[in-house]
Amino acid sequence: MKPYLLQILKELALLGATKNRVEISSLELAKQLETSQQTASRYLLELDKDGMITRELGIKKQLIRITGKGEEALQEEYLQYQQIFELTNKIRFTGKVVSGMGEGRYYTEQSGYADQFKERLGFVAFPGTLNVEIRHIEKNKLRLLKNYNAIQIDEFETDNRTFGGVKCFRATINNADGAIVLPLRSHYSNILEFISPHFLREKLNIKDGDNVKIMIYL
Amino acid sequence: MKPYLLQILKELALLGATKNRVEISSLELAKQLETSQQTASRYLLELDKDGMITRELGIKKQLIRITGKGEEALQEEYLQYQQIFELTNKIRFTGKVVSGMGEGRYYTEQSGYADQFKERLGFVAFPGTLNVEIRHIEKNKLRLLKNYNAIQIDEFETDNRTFGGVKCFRATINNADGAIVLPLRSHYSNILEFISPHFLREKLNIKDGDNVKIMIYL
DNA sequence: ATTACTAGTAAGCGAGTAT
DNA sequence: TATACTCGCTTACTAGTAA
Repeated sequence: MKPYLLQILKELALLGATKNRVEISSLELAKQLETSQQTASRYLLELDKDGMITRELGIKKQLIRITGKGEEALQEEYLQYQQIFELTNKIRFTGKVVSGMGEGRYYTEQSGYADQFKERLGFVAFPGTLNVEIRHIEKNKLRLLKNYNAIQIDEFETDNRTFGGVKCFRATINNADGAIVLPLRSHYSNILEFISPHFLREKLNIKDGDNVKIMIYL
Repeated sequence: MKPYLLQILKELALLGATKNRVEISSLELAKQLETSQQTASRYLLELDKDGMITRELGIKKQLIRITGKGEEALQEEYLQYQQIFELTNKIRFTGKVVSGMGEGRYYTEQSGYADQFKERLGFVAFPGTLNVEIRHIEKNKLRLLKNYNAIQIDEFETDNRTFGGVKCFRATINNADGAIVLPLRSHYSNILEFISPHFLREKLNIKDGDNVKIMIYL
């Protein structure tokens, strides 16, 4: 979302457009934003096109209301500010369950990892990872995570190859305990890998595509 | 402040730059922002020029820290999001001081009103009201206000005429205590009438046309 | 490696104006 | 009154590259 559009959306929200339809003309909005009527009009068109607001054009003015999508964008922004100013010890993600390519199982079964999980996380990880695709909008939170101190799992070697270090954070998924695993050397990903002492798909009765809630403890 | 610069400042804050110096190269920043190294470099130059960050350029990378001014800008933004999403007990208005037609004084000096002000608001109102013209756009917020429970001032009669009931909300104007008065029977107006135990024009050293900040407590 | 200048291109803005 | 189009001007972006 373009930064200037987010600002406009915020202004509309401050006028109450998340809760009610707000009656406002493009000229009034322009005055509020200290810009031209034409630009204000364009802002509204863009926000509408992006699905952030709905508009009802009357003969005079227009009734504007922020959509669910628009409110979500604002919520996300708000969360980031909370993260900045509040001393938070947890980060919340929502996402949906996806299938990996069986790699998770391969890795978690390496004793080099498994032993460290047991020692540093205090549980024996069920073979495999539960992969959760987070919404693109939440990638900022993921990045944030990478800067926090984590439970470190060291790299190790076998006869065949080297396995890289990973970072872990204690976490819950739909209130079930476990941890998320972040490869130290990884490109940007929108997948969270969750390990747990339990077979989560069964325990939580979840399948691919289901929405889940992940809480990460810092 | 330009919207895109605010976004960058927020990103730096998320990296911890409000609390510590953060070591980051323009290229790294560029990757996080999904933009070019040149643009990231320009962002940092602009933020520096605006006094939002301080930079220590080393031979490699640079140490960046958000200044007090920068943090203030973020705080202001955070406040606005709180206003949007929290069950707030206050509403903010900005507006400018205007002169009424002396009516305020006539009304506030009626003992029927003055006695009730003293009883229900806890102060003896200085004769007259300070009138603040709110920006037209904020009339939407004013409309919200009319739905909240207010301190009620009852109508009364004198030998000559009837004086209508009014609603009051405790409020501050530029941090000075008082209340705003909304006539029960009134057309929509973009004027807020402020009463206070003090002579506000003198106490706050304000005159017609000055911008003031009003906080209304619900 | 790094920052940041220059220059050409793309995006955003607002005056004029059609509707 | 409104909204929103066109179009010339300004601002922002990035490739190339110097330092």
